[in-house]
Amino acid sequence: MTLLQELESRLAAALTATLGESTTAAVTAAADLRFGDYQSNAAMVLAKARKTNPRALAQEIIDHLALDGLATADIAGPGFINFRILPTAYAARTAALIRDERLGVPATGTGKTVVIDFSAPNVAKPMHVGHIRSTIIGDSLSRIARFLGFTVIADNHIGDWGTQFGMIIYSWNHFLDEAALATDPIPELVRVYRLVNAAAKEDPSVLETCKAELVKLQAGDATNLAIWKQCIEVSQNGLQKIYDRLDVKFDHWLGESYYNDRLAGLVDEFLERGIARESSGAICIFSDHSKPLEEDPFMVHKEQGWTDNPAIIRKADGGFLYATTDLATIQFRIDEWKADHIWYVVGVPQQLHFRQLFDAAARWGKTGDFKHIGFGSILGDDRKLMKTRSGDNVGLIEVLEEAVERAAKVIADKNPDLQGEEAAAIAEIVGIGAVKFAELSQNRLTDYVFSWDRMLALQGDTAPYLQYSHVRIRSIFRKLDAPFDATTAEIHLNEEAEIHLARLLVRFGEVLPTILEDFRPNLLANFVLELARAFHSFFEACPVLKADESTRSSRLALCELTSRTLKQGLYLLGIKVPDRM
RNA sequence: GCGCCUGUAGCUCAGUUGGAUAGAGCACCCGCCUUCUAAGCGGACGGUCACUGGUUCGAAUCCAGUCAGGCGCGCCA
Repeated sequence: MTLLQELESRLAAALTATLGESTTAAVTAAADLRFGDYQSNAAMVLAKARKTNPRALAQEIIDHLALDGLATADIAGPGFINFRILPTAYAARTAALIRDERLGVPATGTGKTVVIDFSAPNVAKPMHVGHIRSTIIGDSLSRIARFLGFTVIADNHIGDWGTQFGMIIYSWNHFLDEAALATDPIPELVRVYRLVNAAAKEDPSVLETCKAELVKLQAGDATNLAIWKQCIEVSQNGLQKIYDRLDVKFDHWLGESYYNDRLAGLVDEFLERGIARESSGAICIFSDHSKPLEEDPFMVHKEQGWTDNPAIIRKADGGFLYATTDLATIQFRIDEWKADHIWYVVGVPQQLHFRQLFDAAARWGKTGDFKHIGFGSILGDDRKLMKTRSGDNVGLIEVLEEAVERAAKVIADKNPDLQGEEAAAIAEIVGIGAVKFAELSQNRLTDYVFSWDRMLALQGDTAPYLQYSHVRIRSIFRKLDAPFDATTAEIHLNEEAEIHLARLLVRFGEVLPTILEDFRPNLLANFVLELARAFHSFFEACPVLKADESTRSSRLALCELTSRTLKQGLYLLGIKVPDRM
């Protein structure tokens, strides 16, 4: 049980005794340390309903509160009940955490299977900065869900089938340099893709040819299929290199093409069951009018008033769309993988699509907890959306390389003792970590303007700051003359810096489950920052190695627990920690 | 036209779902390396939470309206 749950349970007992009926209320971490460690506004809420004086009620509750050995409680302001945890209680808790592999984190997801759909780039196009959000947020959520006990299936639903392949095949037939493809394939793919885009803009007949190539491909034309296969393979190799560098792993890469042979049957089934019908030659899902107009994703208000806003699952020319593929994918994930939850980490502009998708899936009888985890857009300098098609975006690889280069410069400057491969390995960890943390420390819904300095900052609230605190801890243990067993150490907390460190260490298990309530890895980022700040203050204020034997042992144990918690927190954000930097 | 997202310190952003005197980092200013790594620590400065009303013990947070920016609304994904 976490400290917070312990307080809630004791408060519930006191409330029940005071009011004569079973009552519970929430306890939260205090907003400000001056008010103690935890607080509850139960008295104010309950007094309102009962029209009594909140402070008087709070006093009654406190009179019934049994906090022996754990905390003290008092009333403040309009009727808050503030809890101050006793240092001895923190000491006992931290000592127990050292012996707990889970660091106090409850396994709230046990027995549940979740499919997380993230990254999902289009093949034959390089990943640019716009892909970073889905990839990094999705990976972090996967790690967190796994640690909380969920069975996680990370699925990279790559865009390997669709309209763009008409253009790709055209470009292979007209522009491809085989030699360049053999030596360095990705830049060559980029080059020819840009050429065909430009050509199609100039000459509408090129676009027609592209469409014809697509129809041939979808009809199973052997030549086009061979081009398609080779293109996928080359692209996947290129993508894999980026994922390796980012330390992002998938359990499956089931792209759009995997669901091809299910689409025709799916459309037939929707027609038979009356969920979809023909309109202007296309097969569409319309509203079933079971919802109010304002909440209905298949209705939209335009100048003329409310009109249909259907999801098309088969074009007039017979082609299928991504709504079709996504429906087939939901069916597969539920039937084959027994998914209880499906989480899509996809930009917020697509939310209408997901509302329609989830609604249609429900009408089809596919039930589960489906969530669209949206995120804001990355904007260019003009505050406009970065365009996917223009090809002039900053590439993801370039960002990573620049990050590592900047980190290498700082290492050379700050710690010239580090040389060669060791320095390069640290630069990689620091640079990539900085990029990831810049993304994860922010609320996912916020749009932001891309900026090198912002994404690659190495000072202040950044990954290197966190990594540096770990390095400082390891440095203490390196200077230790004999091995230290933290599991048997006694912990005494006297200095304010020690107590504050313990306060945060105990909170790890409280913070982690809340992240999945609204899919906000930035809560974890905030937590590790606070923990690192607390450690740095402790490091300045409290000598470890030079302290007397009992204090030394207690502080070493605190350092050990801090090191593990920090490392685990960063691991869950997908960020590695070096031992030196 | 309708819908969704956003508007908080000079800049970049948090803000635990309605709580107490709104917080960090960057930048600027003042201190701290003969002691476990100064990528650090301590302090100062900095606010009409876009605006106007409303709801209540209490609002950056909820409701209504206004202004500004981004995005979406039938055969792309």
